[in-house]
Amino acid sequence: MARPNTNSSYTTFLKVYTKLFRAFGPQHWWPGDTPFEIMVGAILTQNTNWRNASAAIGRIKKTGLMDPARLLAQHHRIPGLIRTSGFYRAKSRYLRAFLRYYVANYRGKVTGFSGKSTDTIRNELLSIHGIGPETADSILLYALARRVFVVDAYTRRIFARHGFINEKMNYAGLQETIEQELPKSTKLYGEYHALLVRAGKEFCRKNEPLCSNCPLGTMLRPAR
DNA sequence: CACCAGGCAAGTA
DNA sequence: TACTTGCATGGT
Repeated sequence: MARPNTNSSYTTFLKVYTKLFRAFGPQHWWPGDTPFEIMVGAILTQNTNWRNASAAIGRIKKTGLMDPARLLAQHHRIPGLIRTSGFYRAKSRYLRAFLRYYVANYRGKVTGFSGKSTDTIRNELLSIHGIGPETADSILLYALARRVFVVDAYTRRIFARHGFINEKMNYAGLQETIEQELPKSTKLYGEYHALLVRAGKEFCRKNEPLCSNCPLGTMLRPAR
């Protein structure tokens, strides 16, 4: 099912990347001091403005609980700490489920993952209640430095609006399409996703379908 | 006031 | 399989 990856097949997606990088420069993603903080952020930012998730992260750090074992031991404090990130009851359960997994299986250390394949870890993450494809891939890419392309709402919106992909394609299909057409580089994947979020926030909002000032400029095509 | 934000799970037909 | 709904706060 994976078709051959010729040079010409990925030029469009690579051109988009180049335009975005020239427009915005490096984004230094994921914002976070440690892999664990990135993991927490990946859960807290689900369908939530990063500002709100970031405030919750700051509260956890300020309380001295940005540590897997400590946070698990003090899990009853999580709802109060993350309330402003929204969906806080659900996210508290999600975070606790992840903490149990991470502490029990890996002692809360990223080094525990070495030797495990990306697919294995991904399947483990997806088996945790509250961790879906985007959250799993964000953790894999930005906390564990695994080469997976993170697909999110901005990715789908931007590419669909420019006519590069079908808006209704599911996560796996979109991810496969993108990965097939890009050089296999972890660094590139990380920067690209960050740039898509940046571009989406500024130029590809839901109620601004024309993207008049989009850095992709003339690449804009009528939706099909 | 309405709408949106770096999703996911569960329910319905 | 393909929609729809609940989850919740804070900014614009």
